[in-house]
Amino acid sequence: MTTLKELAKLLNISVSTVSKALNDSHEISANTKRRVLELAEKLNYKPNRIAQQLKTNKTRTIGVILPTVTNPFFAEVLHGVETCATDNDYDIIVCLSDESLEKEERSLELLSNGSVDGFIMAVARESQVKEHSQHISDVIDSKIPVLMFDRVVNEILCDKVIVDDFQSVYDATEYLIKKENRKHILLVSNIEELSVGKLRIRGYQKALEDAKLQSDVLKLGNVEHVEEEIFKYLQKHPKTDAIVSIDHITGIIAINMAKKIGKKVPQDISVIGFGYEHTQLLSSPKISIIHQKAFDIGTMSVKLLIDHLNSEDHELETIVVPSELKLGESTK
Amino acid sequence: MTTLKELAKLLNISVSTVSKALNDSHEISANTKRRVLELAEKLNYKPNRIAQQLKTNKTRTIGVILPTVTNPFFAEVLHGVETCATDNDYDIIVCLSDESLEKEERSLELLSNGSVDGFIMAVARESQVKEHSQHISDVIDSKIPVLMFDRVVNEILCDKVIVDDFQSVYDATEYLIKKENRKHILLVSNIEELSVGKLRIRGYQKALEDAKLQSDVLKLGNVEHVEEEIFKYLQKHPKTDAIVSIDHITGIIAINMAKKIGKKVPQDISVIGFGYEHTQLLSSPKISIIHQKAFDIGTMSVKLLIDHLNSEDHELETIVVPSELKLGESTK
DNA sequence: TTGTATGCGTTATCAT
DNA sequence: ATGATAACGCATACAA
Repeated sequence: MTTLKELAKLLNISVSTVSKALNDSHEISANTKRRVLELAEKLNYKPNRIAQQLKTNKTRTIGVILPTVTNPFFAEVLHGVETCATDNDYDIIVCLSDESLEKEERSLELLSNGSVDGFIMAVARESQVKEHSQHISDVIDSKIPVLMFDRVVNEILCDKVIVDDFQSVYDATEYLIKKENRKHILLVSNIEELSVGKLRIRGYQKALEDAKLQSDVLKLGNVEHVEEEIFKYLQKHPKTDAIVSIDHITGIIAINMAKKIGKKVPQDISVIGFGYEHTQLLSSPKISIIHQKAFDIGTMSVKLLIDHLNSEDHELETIVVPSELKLGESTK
Repeated sequence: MTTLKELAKLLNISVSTVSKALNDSHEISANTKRRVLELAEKLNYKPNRIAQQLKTNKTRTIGVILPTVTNPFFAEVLHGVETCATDNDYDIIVCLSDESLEKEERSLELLSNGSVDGFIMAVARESQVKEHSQHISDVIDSKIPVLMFDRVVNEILCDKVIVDDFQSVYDATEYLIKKENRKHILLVSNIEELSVGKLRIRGYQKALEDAKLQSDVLKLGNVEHVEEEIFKYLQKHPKTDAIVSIDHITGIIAINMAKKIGKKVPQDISVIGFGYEHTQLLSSPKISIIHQKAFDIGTMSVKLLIDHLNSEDHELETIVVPSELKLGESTK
């Protein structure tokens, strides 16, 4: 890699002159600037990013800690984060906690040594279940800003970008009740232990309560037996006329199982799930989804964090990103 | 952030003594070491990563450039990359080209300023279609190692980790012919313009050729009309008794359409697609998949690149990661 | 055993 | 208009 020193030597001028010339300082003559720029171009000089970072004590890098990236929600959030970061000349260092508390702790610890200016994170499943968040407070105490999205820790004061989990499921359930006159609505879930899962279930329950209908939650543990459990439930409860899934998997499976058991979708059973871009493509009939604006969540998180980084005394903010009910063909 | 200088001042000793003490140098007395370590612990001292990088001229950071991360294949590769990088004390900076040549160029350019020790990348769709790869050669010429995986440029000499695209599809097709006695096998695809797509199609064609059967390739352009096009094809070609999909979407859709048209899967029509962890979960009956070891591709890429970084004159290598045919219920 | 000096590449301040 | 010097935080060769 070419350095200022090399350029200076070749041109027989000082390093500081070269530096100023490249930064188009008014102190430098047009002629010298031209000579410097020409050689820099020729040797493909690029200022060393690490040296700049050391000098300015700013990395223009954001640490992004995700529980997983195989879940399309987090993948799409990452997409938004990357896009907005790039637009603002920030790099992102990505760590995956794999839903593990320990790996989450390690990642935060490891990047809290000047590697990043701030963090964007969604809390690992294990951290939420064990209600452990000291490691996150530690980072914030050390004056590195943290922004949490989607899965947040209420007790920690920091910027947050969250989804309208309660309201979106309430609305979807109400839709099934009022517009479709459904009476036996099942909720299926495999994320009931997450903060977002709890909120979504409550939204469903409140909607049924308000309509004086009975609720029923099918908590699906191991992902292996989801098909079987839904199938058995539908056999046992033939009156079921609608299903709400609060994740991006079990809704599609519910459609498949309803068809398998001989029900017509949506005539006999309506299905609404959570989902993203490609979810609807994979079911027949197309599933109706509560579409989380995952990309937007990513971009807004970056914007908010950068605001925080740029302003001296920044007021903490919590942004709620509304979801959108996208009807497919699995509802009437 | 606490620095060596601060520790030195507080302890009334020199910076270098502190540095050596923290690095457990034999030159330093046990007593001094203890005092230094205690204070460092107390003030939560962490060596500044940026300064270390400048000093050693190594970043221990890998630039990872992916076409997209919403495709589960790349998401899972990223998972493998992150895991292996972390295990080896490397960070990863992630850039998404969004399948765009221009963004790919920009990302490489931007990180070629000392930000990373090397790159792991899969080429953007546009770069492959336009056969443009000068920007990649430039990086390699500037002595930054590049490793390409999955979608590679044959003309560029660098480390590569690829999939047995031709062979895996040949084998799957042969399976349908020999074990299941299928005679009218359709191939569906929406990635025919990619290097990997071409190889997979050739594998299919060769298998049919060897069996003296006729081949038929349904190239699906716009993702919107995939359902419709497969449906129409099946109506027009009722003899179709097997379908091979070379991506992770159209196979599931093919199953849905086969069922919709009244065919039984797998009795009337067998379906084999590409896929990963959750793909099989989303279809009923479970789709048979050619399982690319995406996670392994990620880990092997990191290992190979790190080897390259650590050895002075490293011999370029190409690793082929074999796929695995995982039968679901969509074949007999 | 401890301390001093130097340099990594850049930029800002202060001479000349 | 140009150059010398210092500094960011760390590590190491060399003195003491």
